[in-house]
Amino acid sequence: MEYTVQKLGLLAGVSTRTLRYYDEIGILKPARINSSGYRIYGQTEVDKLQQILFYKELGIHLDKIKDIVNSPSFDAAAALSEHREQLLDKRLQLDKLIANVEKTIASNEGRITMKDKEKFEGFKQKMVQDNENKYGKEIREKYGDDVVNKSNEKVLNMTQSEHDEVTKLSVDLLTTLAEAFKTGDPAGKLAQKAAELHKQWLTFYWNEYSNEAHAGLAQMYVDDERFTAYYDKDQPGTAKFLRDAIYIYTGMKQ
Amino acid sequence: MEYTVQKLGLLAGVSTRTLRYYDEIGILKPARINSSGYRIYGQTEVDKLQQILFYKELGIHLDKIKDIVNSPSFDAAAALSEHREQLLDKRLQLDKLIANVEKTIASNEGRITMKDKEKFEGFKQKMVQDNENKYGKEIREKYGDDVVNKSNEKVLNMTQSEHDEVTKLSVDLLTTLAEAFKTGDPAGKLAQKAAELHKQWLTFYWNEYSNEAHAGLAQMYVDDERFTAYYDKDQPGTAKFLRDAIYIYTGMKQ
DNA sequence: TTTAAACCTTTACGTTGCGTGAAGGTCAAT
DNA sequence: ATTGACCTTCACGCAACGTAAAGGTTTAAA
Repeated sequence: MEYTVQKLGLLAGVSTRTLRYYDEIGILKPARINSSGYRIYGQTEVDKLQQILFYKELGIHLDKIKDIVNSPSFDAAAALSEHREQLLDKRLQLDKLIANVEKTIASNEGRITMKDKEKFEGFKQKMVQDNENKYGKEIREKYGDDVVNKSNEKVLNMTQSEHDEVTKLSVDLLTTLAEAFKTGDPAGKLAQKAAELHKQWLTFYWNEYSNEAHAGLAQMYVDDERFTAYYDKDQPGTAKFLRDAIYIYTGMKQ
Repeated sequence: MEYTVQKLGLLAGVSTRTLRYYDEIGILKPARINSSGYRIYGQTEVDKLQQILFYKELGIHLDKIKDIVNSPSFDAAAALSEHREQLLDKRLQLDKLIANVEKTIASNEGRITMKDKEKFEGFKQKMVQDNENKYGKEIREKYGDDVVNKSNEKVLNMTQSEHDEVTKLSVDLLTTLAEAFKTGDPAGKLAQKAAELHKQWLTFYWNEYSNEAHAGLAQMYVDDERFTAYYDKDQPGTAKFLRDAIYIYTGMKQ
């Protein structure tokens, strides 16, 4: 089946302007241009547009989507199952928001009381997600287009010994961090050693390292409950402590 | 509890820039300005910000949110239970998308086949929602700020006799439409009578009527599966037929 | 056959919701 | 008294299109 801009637009629920824009920025080129200069799309483009819309739904920026779907190593099947995971995540977040609104209603009716902080639960998660998206873009801008793809490759191509090493590193990090936390001084020797170990651990996953990126990740550890829970498991406040240590280590504040 | 920009920003997960912008456009003014010119927010503002974020989550534009939350007749409790409804709707839509991605995976693995149209299920619903938002904005721009609120009031304040009348109207509409559909001519007398009845029915819900708005709604009947299912129940194609009749009746095409 | 409606094209300016400096004042702690 | 983390007001930048404007193409009806 072949489609003109409007046909494809109607099919997919996007405007003709959007399709022209996607052509313009090189994210979705038509299969061919007919003799009158009309854009003609085919089966490949239909499937690609679907992928694009999935990524968009997940809040990914178009330039990032472009890199992903146009990458020669793009694996549509893998992308789809990741979409599934992410959409399920998104639903969990939505459930939090629904819980929030229901709690707020109960609170307004005087049935329960609610702290200010609780009133924004479910919103924050979204912010972390946005940061992750933005983050990927920044790396891309600073270090070129292939870094993010390479990052994934790096994990996949890790040998057994590398895997062992990284595991040992993360154990070292956790014990050092636990000891450092007891000193209470994020600028102290132990804390700075922990930050250093964290950097080493990080370089297993990133090809390029930068202070900003490191500091950014540290902040994420505090913002994202999953990470906070992981680091705070034994001693609450550890995630924050690690962040402060990294701030000092990298010389960054924000 | 009192908050400065950064405190409130951290609490709610928004940037300080956002809070200043919300002040600038008049959507969320601080409770007071202290002697140094700092913005100070109180309890009222915390709750209002929560409301704003709920509306934002639902994809409502800021100028519309402004109208809503600043309206003297704004009912926070009612708004919250509407948020709940909408969030539940949103979750249903997400479920559709998840079903879509799972079907696509199955299709790629050759376990099922999938029509192009099916590949975009779950996305389209969102488009309708966006149209509704845009739509409300257009009405607001054209007829002033109170029309949308009044529209809700109108439904709530309907007397029993009015309710009976509107019920009768919708029955008339359906029978006339069914007959008109058999003629196959949306410009014909019967079809135009149906369009007229539809207009009368509409004026029970809208205080202000316009050809554009009417035509817009007609298009929605075709785009939104819930409406299509309703009108096509006995004779498939009726929703489209009604749209065409309304296009002719109103003299609109798009 | 012509003519109107419904397509398509490119070009180009407008919009929303902020991000991101710059330049400078305020406050708390050392 | 100085440093660093706050705060302020401009003011420009940006993404992802929306929305004409001006004009060529296709289709179907008169």
